[in-house]
Amino acid sequence: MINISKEDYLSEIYKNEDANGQIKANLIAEKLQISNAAVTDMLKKLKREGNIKYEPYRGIELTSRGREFAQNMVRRHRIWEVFLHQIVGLPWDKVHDEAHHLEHSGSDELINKMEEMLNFPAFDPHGDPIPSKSGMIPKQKKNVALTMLKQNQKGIVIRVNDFDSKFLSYLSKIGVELNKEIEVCEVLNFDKSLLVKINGKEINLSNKISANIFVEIKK
Amino acid sequence: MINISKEDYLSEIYKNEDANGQIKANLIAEKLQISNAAVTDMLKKLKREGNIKYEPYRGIELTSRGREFAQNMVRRHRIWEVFLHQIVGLPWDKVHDEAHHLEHSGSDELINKMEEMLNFPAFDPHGDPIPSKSGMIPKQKKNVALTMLKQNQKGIVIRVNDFDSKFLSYLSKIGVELNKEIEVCEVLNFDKSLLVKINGKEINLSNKISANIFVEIKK
DNA sequence: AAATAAGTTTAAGCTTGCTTAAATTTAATT
DNA sequence: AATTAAATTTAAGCAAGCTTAAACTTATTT
Repeated sequence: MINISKEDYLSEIYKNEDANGQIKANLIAEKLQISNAAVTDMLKKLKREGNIKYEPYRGIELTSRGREFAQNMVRRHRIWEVFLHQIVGLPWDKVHDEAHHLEHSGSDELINKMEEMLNFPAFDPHGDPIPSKSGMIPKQKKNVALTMLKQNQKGIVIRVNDFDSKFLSYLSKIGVELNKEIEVCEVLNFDKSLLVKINGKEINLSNKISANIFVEIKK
Repeated sequence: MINISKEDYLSEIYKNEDANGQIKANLIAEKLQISNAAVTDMLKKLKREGNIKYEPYRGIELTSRGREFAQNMVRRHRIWEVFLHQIVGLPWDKVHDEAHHLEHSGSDELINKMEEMLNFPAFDPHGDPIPSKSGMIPKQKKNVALTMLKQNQKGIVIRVNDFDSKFLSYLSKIGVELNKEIEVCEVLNFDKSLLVKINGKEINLSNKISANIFVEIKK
């Protein structure tokens, strides 16, 4: 039996593993807002149950079993997000937090039914890909953080990070949405902030804001 | 903070209190499938937090605070049921079990939004009334268990008990739904079963089945 | 009124998932 | 290579929510 805690651990590992499929215990603790000691404890249990490969002081890595499980959690979360956004009409900046709770409830059959109803969406409202029932992951357009753009370059918003609802509601407010065009008018080296044009209006974005917006560079 | 366990205790108390607003500890244990000792433990906590009135060996009773909380849980559950049935298209016999998990998730704002979307339904798919946001409870038509009917009496299905999905799927199979007419053709005193006519077909219903179907007597 | 039965509570203990503090290992620096 | 810093693990302990078994209260029966 896997419970809410383990579901959270596994999907957090999945979402934060690096290019080599590795992740630091520290990072898990930080993301889940718990102590490192609690993480060590749980890693042992996850190993015992065959969800991760793990040796003390060495790396952490999902097994295929653990990956499959985690991927399904991410799938559940993202389908809930699309559902809440499109069917229930919840705004962009509210869906993540609701889905975070809902992802632990509802049978897989319900999730499948919702997915069908939504016509098998490939991406969630923040641009993250939705794994299919069989484990396939939709390919995303090539994209970079907005901070990568030089002066006068334009980009199309492909994805935004969704872990902070305040951040998302700010984006809503200034008119940033998926597929919207953003033009970098000026890069302020002083604080790495950007002066950008969105919907014809000029606006200043802090470095931290820009670092969480991902765009396809427009030629 | 109230968690899943306490939410379950309080709504179970609410759903099973008698005419005087009292309930036996025993019954809670049975409904939640846990030991009596666990119930005693939790009753102390619920009392400490002002959700019930309770003296050892004496009665258990919801305070207005506890009642308000429990009623909201029931509201959440029933709105989820209508939503899953009408919007997602889940069959009658599946909605209860899904809603039982979902009732613990989703903000009250989400529930309110779903309620609005459903046009403020008064009853859930099994005929149970849905408390309004402000705590009003829709009045039900006068109804009695099907077992109360005499030979040749007819009734309209107003409500069915929803605690067993096997029971519900059986009802589906034989064509029992809300607002359907049932005629009692014969009462078999031998085993208290009924020979009834539904959709023009005659069928035998055990006493236990009939006791969980509630009808408005048709004159 | 005493005996029995039914219902409830107490006691002791278990597991899970967390905590803080101390100890240990690995990585980075001088 | 030794020292220091960073990351991780171990140890001890806590709270929640459960268990079984024994003890106790209350209600019912004879």
